[in-house]
Amino acid sequence: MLSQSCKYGIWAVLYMASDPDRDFISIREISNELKISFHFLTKILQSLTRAKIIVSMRGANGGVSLARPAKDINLHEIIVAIDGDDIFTSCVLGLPGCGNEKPCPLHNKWVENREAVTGMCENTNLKDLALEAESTRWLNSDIFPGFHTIFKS
Amino acid sequence: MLSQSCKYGIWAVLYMASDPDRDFISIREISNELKISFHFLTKILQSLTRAKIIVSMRGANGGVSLARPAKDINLHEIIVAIDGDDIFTSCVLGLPGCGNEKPCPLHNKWVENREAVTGMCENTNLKDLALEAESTRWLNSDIFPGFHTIFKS
DNA sequence: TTTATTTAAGATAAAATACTCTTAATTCCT
DNA sequence: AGGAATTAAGAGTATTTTATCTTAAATAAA
Repeated sequence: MLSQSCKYGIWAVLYMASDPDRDFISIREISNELKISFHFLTKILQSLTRAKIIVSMRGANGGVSLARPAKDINLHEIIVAIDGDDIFTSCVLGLPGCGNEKPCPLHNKWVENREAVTGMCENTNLKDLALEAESTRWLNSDIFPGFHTIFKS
Repeated sequence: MLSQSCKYGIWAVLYMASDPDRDFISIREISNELKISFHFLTKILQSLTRAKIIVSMRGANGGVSLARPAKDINLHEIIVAIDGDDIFTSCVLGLPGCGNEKPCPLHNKWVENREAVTGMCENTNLKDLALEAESTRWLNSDIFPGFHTIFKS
């Protein structure tokens, strides 16, 4: 469904959103905490920078930071920035020419599901995700040992 | 979403389902009509044979045929036979350990969509798809020029 | 202004996926 | 029995995705 790059990208912005008071966070810190290859993550975050979802600053004390309040960043734009909008637009069966005008045998049924997923992604903002992560203590776990330290409560 | 192999596999069984009166259809014919590499398709169909969704017969006049009436074959089992059930079971965000007991920040929302998709796949049988293809004249098109010839009406 | 820190960008490598080719095994037809 | 047709299986190639490594550019602090 989502590429590995996209998943990592979402992990990273979720990490950034988890403490709104911090400004620039180094990619090194994120890659360490989430156990993602530093250089690989750097490339992924460059896509998000170009899409103006995050901003970056080089040099000492540099890093990355959300370009807007987490509440104003939704899942849909993050996914599109990294993976493109194929999953939200293309034919499930990969049939050439399929669309509303010329629906493939599964098109109409699929569009319902696709629109539900699209809607969910558009209506889910980063702030919600971060709060959810906090309330379920998701990050307070043994999977990302250092992650919980960034929570305030 | 679905691998290319899986899409080709679905195309092929849809082709087979489109004329219930034929018995064995050669993979060569299917690959020609649907413009899929013969050897590649052969491998894909072997997965479906192992999964007992189709049966095959070697030798002259051999080929492949649905193992059951199209009405008794659903989309879900075809997908699982080729791609496995990951898309129906795994965490969208790829977070290790995510599940009902320990939901990731997106789990609950995602499960709704996932179950809708799963339900749709389980409730969609090959006969329905073939009828839909016929009624929308999907295959009566310029994309698969030879395909329409297999329809009776 | 020099040095350390940090992202940007490009080259390379490894792994997974998609596709091709060759040979073997099976079945039918003559 | 022999030959043609056809799927099975495995090896090989190509492309894409994932991951790593190296160098360049920018920024801040000493």
